[in-house]
Amino acid sequence: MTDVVRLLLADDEHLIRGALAALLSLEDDLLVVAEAATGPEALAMARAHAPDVAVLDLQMPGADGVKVATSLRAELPDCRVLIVTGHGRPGHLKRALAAGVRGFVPKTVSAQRLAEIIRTVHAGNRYVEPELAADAIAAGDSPLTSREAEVLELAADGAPVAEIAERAALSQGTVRNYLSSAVSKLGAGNRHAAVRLARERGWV
Amino acid sequence: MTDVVRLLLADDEHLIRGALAALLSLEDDLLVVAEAATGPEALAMARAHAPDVAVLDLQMPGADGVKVATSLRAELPDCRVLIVTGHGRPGHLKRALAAGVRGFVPKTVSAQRLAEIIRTVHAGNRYVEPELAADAIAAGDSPLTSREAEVLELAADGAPVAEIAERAALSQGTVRNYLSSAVSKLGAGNRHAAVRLARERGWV
DNA sequence: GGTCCCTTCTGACATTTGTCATGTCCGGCG
DNA sequence: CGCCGGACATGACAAATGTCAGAAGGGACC
Repeated sequence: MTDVVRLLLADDEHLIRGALAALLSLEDDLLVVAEAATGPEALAMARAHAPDVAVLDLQMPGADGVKVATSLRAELPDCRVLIVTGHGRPGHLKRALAAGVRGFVPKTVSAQRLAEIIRTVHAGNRYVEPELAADAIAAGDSPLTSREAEVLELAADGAPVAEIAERAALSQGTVRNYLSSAVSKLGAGNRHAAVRLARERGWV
Repeated sequence: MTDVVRLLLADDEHLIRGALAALLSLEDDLLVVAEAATGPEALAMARAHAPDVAVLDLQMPGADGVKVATSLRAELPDCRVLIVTGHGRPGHLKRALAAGVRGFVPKTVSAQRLAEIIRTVHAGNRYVEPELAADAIAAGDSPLTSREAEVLELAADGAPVAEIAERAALSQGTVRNYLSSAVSKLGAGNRHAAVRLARERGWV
């Protein structure tokens, strides 16, 4: 069988991307065929090179790893996606899996392990770092309704209720009700603390 | 002359650290003598190995790069410090330079350039990524008094005024005055937006 | 010594919030 | 069909927040 795995690397940090490319290239069966620094660029590169596995950073300018994964799923169903992330928020893992991502690992793993995981994913299996999986299970599902989450997101930059209401095309009273219920569901003291909590858990 | 530069690498992301170590080791005149994943660990390693140059990530558990740099300055004055960071907030650069850091670069540079910069720093020169320097100059100095900054920081997690007052040992009225002046100085709509702005500019 | 500015406080006020009760409308489910 | 929960609204009240004026002490600088 043709054993060589063709890789796409996407990470906005050139230093990391280059270093990673160099390290992974040391493995005989791994070949980096494309690199990208942004979400859209990753997509374009994937179209052009049709890699076997796409290794995506979760946080990139333009479109985050999960969004890219969703697009890839549709356009290149044979391309397996592996997400690499600095800080692993539980909710992100869930969204990533829902987007058809096959692997999810923090940047704290060694290059050796990453290479192994790439092979695992390429073989059609899934791999999720156990610790992240445990966090995700512990954090559970988001208790917020989609509307509550939406309003909370609009509240994220400290905007007053009036502005949120306008941007969400809702009445101020409704916004306050959603905010209020979100705050109580999250056990926060006010909406700003609620935003923080939801962020930490990847629910926004 | 003994040309080899002895390096300490500190970054909490094993993947990056390992990759960086591998890449920098390819250079004949660079030698990685120690690695660390946390601030305190970096300090301990530096004491044990007395490297020529310490390459520190800005964000690490335990103590951030700037704090480590400050300690190093005192304990190992001959050790040059180079800070590497993902997101370069203007204020961080200023704090870093004040702490005696000799170099400040974003992770978007290539390994080649990093190697060159390490040599530059080792030679006793300073190096700051021009783009970051421009940002820092554009952002200017923090207009906040130390007290305002302190109170703003305590407000960062959405705590109510009463709690901030208690933690800062101030009266609630004073806290509200500081908050109010900070908000107006930053041109924000409320203190939460002010926290966001101050964060972006590295003023907290 | 006078003049700023920072720190700290108080009190009062308008505005913004968080909370609650209550109501309508709609879609899904047994 | 009847019930329930979610989306959406209103109105009212209490609490938190933002704003202002004023005042006192202290350090820095001319």
